[in-house]
Formats: sequence, structure tokens, C-alpha cells
Amino acid sequence: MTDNEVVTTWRELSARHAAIVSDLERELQDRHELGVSEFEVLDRLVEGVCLSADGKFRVQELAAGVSLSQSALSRLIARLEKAGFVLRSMCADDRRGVFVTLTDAGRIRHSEALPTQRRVLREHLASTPQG
Amino acid sequence: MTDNEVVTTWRELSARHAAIVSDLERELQDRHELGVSEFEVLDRLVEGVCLSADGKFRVQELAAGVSLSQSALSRLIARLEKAGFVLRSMCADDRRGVFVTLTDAGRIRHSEALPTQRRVLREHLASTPQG
DNA sequence: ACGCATTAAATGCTTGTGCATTGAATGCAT
DNA sequence: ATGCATTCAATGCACAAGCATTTAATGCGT
Repeated sequence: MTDNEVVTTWRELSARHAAIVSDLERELQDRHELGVSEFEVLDRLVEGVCLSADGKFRVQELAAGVSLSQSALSRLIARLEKAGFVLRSMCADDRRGVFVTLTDAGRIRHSEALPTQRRVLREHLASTPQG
Repeated sequence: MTDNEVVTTWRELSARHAAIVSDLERELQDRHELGVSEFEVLDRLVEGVCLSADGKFRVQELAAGVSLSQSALSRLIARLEKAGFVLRSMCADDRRGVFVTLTDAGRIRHSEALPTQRRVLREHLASTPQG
């Protein structure tokens, strides 16, 4: 792969990403009052319920899925809590940690927003050979 | 392409983009005191010199290449000008427009940063089948 | 020529992000 | 047990981004 090919690939990747994020942001915001990052965190929480026994997550565990700094994630969770979509609770075994749990409202909002996200992603990514 | 495949594709695209931007940001900032967006604008200007007669660009024309809002681009150019990398000048034919031109300092800084950018991109993108 | 909608770019304002720091809890070594 | 480095999450701070608005210039219709 030549440098020029690498640069071209990067620009395509970058442009595609920007276009999708832009669309997602607009649609999720307008229809469900959710930012892309907010939705993604809810999404991880919903997915995780299947995996975890009690549906509790350390903030740290959520960080893995979302590409955000620790501080950004901390504030994002604070916003979600303020909106009533998650609860924060101390964890007994390590009192530095914080458990994040979905509320019913959070689950509902996520389920409402999910089709919108899927639709936007499909519009951009479906029917293209390598994504 | 199923919805699950679409979502998987999106997450990969997203994660890859985040990783590259993160690396680029750190390397360009540490080594050349340039942000990713700053570098990209300089990059478009350098490329454009070959295409345009006088190397002058309307702000609007630059917006096409970079995925930034009009206001963000306006301030970015203001920063570049403050740093001495570009000049802004009125254009005679349409006095609403603004011409942006690279300075020598801008050209030099770009040429210094270019290998760094290429290296980071290569580290991430080279040798992968579909980029 | 005049008014009016339109366009280019800059700016006020709000918000989200990252870096660095802080505060608290943990664990490990002595 | 005590001290010290480490880890988790929150917070102060600075800055960049987007939206909405503003200012200035243009062009079109009458």
C-alpha cells in the first residue's frame, strides 16, 4: 500500500465517519433528544444486561466500548443520571468504584431510539461492498 | 447485509477512526504543535496550490475538504493566521469572500508535520486488506 | 434606483471534551 | 499497623465545536 493509497483510505474513512456521525447526531437529537455518545452508552448498558447478572457496570467497563476520556464519560453518565436514564450506586466490594444501572426510562428511551440508529446506519452502510 | 452486520461495521469504523484520530492528535501536537484539523486545513491549502493559479482559497472552498461547521472553520483559520501559517485577505471580485493563503511558515510547518501524519496513518492502515 | 431575499464570513453563547488535579479507597511492603 | 504508590471516579479549567445571530456585500425584481 503506497502512502497515497493510505492517505486516500484515511480520507474516505474520515469523511464517511463524519457523515454518519452528523446524520446520527441530527436524527437522534431531533427524534429522541439523545446525543450519539449518550445513545452509545445506553446501548452498551442494554447489551450488557444479557451478559452481566445484575446489569450493573463499573464506569470503567463502559469506557472500553465508548471512545471517550474518563472525564467525559464521568460527565456523560452524570447527564444520563440527571435525565433519569441511569442510576449511580456505590459498589460494596470496592468503594472507589461506581455501578451504573439502566432505569426503565433509560431502557424505554433506548428502545425508541434504536430503530432510528439502525435506519441511519443502514442508509450509510448497507449495500456497500466492504462497509 | 443484516442489521447486526451493519452495526458491527459501524462499530469497527468508529473505533478505528477514534484510534487514528487519537494517535494523530497526540503525535501532531507533541511533535509539531498542530491539531489534526489545523493540519488538515494546511494540507488542503498545500494541495490546492497545485490546482489554483495563485494559491488562494475562499473559506468556503476549504470547508468542502474538512468536516467542520462554517463557524469552526472560521475560527480555525483565525488561529492559523494568529500562528502565522496563513494570511486572510479580501477578494476584490466579491468583497464578502475571504481569501486564505499559505505563508512560508505555514508551508514549512506542514512539510515538517507531513511525515509524522503519514507514519501514523501507515501504522494504522497499511497492510490491512480493505483499509 | 430601491427594497428585499440571499450569501459569505465573523461572533455571542452554550455545551461537550480532554488534561491535569483532587479526593477517596485499596493493596502492598515493611 | 503504617506508610506509600496505585486506582477509581469526580472536578477545575481551558478550549474547540455547533447553533443561532449579526454584519456586510451581492444580485434580483420591480
